[in-house]
Amino acid sequence: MDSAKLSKIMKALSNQTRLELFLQIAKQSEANFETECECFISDIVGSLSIGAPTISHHLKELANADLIITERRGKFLAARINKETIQAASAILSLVKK
Amino acid sequence: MDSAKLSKIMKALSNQTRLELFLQIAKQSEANFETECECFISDIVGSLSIGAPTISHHLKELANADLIITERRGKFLAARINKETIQAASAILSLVKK
DNA sequence: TTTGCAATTCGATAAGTTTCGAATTAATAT
DNA sequence: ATATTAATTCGAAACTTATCGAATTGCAAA
Repeated sequence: MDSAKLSKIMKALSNQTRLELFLQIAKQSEANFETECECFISDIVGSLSIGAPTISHHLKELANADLIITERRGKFLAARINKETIQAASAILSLVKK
Repeated sequence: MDSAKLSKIMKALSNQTRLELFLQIAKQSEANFETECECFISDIVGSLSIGAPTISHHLKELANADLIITERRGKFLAARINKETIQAASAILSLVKK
């Protein structure tokens, strides 16, 4: 992974609200085994103190950095984290800390 | 580590130039055993295509996020990475990817 | 002590980001 | 068909950031 890609990932996680959104998705995904490690955005909206338009915007940034994968399920939006990206990013950090 | 702190770390690494500066410091630190894993900023300046004022600004952001530790050595500035911060940050990512 | 090099501070500008409310689209339930 | 709920798009306002050149500080070598 090059520095352009890595910085894009970091940027996606650089806003506190967006980071919390991401961590929520990660947590919820893990909790819902039956739904293939996905979570519905509508279940998260209430727990964050920002409006729906802003969440929509943040989700696009996370998806754009390949940190999450989203899919429409009828009226709802399902999201799950992209483990490959997380692994690649933390592999670089691991190298640094050696 | 809370999300405010983590997002601050991510923000410090979210700019491509600043990330490259950080990775350079990490690389140089490792190369110079005799100087206690430090590197001199003056050795890096040339390899990045930005001016000294901007580098000074970026260094402050990295230090402010506890990603590096700087120390003046006479005319020069020495920098080394802060492993604790890197470890803590990558530990969170590791939890996510589980 | 003056010269020169490394780094910082300052002020400015251009560009990017976060967030909002209003309007809109998509899909379901009544 | 209509009403309802989830999400998106749009435009705008407020704020933050990256970068620069010029001026300044800190230090050491001549």
